[in-house]
Amino acid sequence: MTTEEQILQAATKVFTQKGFAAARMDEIAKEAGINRALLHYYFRSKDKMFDIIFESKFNEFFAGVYGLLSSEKSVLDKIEAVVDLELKMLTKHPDLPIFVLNEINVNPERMLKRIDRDESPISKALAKLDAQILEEHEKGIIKKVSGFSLVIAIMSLCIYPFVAKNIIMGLMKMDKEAFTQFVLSRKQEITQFLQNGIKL
Amino acid sequence: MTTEEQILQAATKVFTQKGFAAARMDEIAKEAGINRALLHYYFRSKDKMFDIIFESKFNEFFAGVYGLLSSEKSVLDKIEAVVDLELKMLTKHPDLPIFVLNEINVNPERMLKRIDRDESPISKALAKLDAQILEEHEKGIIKKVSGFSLVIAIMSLCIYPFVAKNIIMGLMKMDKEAFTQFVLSRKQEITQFLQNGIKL
DNA sequence: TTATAGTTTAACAAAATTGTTAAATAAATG
DNA sequence: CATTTATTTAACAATTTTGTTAAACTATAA
Repeated sequence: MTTEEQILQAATKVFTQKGFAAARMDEIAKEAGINRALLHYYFRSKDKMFDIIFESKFNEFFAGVYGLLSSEKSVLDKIEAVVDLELKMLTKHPDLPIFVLNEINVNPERMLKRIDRDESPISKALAKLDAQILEEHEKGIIKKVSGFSLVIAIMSLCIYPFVAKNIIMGLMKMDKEAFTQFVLSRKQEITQFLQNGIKL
Repeated sequence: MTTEEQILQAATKVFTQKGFAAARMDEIAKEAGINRALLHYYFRSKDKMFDIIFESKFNEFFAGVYGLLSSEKSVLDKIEAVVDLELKMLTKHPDLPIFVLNEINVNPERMLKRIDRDESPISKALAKLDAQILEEHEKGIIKKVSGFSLVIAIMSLCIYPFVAKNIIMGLMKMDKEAFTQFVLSRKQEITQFLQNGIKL
């Protein structure tokens, strides 16, 4: 692994754990096994480093949604596929959602620039989903629900436990292992729950 | 309103919007219409001010859960009552969940001290809920589900949209009004969704 | 080997931020 | 009115953090 990659990896760890404001260049350097001077040698400033990392994490966070809306599956199958994809992603990167969501919350203007500039492919994809839902509704398969509302429901059920991870672990006296197990044990439950919710 | 209250109100606004690390004493002072010296005159340090506010917001955040678990309603009615309560609370304090959850995420040890010391009344309440679910299940009313899993589902569906508020608003080009309307329009949907999910 | 790029060290500059202090002033209270 | 309490001002100390720099050193590649 190149030094640049080591630094980015360390910075990702520290930024996603602490957030931009609480992250320290010193800690990133230590985590990367180098010194502060070299951090600035590769990336001029904390801001620039953060921008790179946030951009990447933001995309990672949204990858699931794009996947959901663009595939060729039936609505019911899409639900299953997305829950599966999201939970896999989340167990790998449990700190991702709270990091992305909080940075956006603290500084929406700065963090959401990218949404305007690419004309929101998501809203187009959502329109498509709505059309598909209508289609399947007329075939008598599912209820007539809002695609957006459905997507929010899926995301809520998958993501929220990770956002509240530490509270849950604290309350239920779980360790990391137990938490992952808990989340995965709900996979089928969530999927069926969502599917039954829109089945006719 | 006393000066102390003014300061706390201003501090609450700034802390919940920016989080501890990004919050500035200066901004709090300006928001309260006073100067920094007076901030320290009332509350010795940023840390102490934050502790007071976090404690209060933490309790506010959990009030809903306690309400849910302790009432005398049937499980199905509890679902409706809690969704109602949560959504009311959240439209009033939309920044509350991401603030509390993020601070806990950034610093779990410090923020979760309070959980150990009061012997977690929630876990007792959850045990009670499980008993109630079993009871109603044997009467043929509802499925045999985990009370904890149910509570997580309720919280997920209510809270997540607020955690992702700015993304949603950005993507769907909503303003605050539209967002509130959107969230409230889902109230019945969520309630029925949850109820149907456990009905026999 | 020589030049180049990568890296460390250590000191330091610059900026931002928190916290303190003393003196002056305003407001409230007995 | 006199005294206490609240508040402002303004300066400043202390600390933390970011960013810079020069010099030395190491490794690598031409």
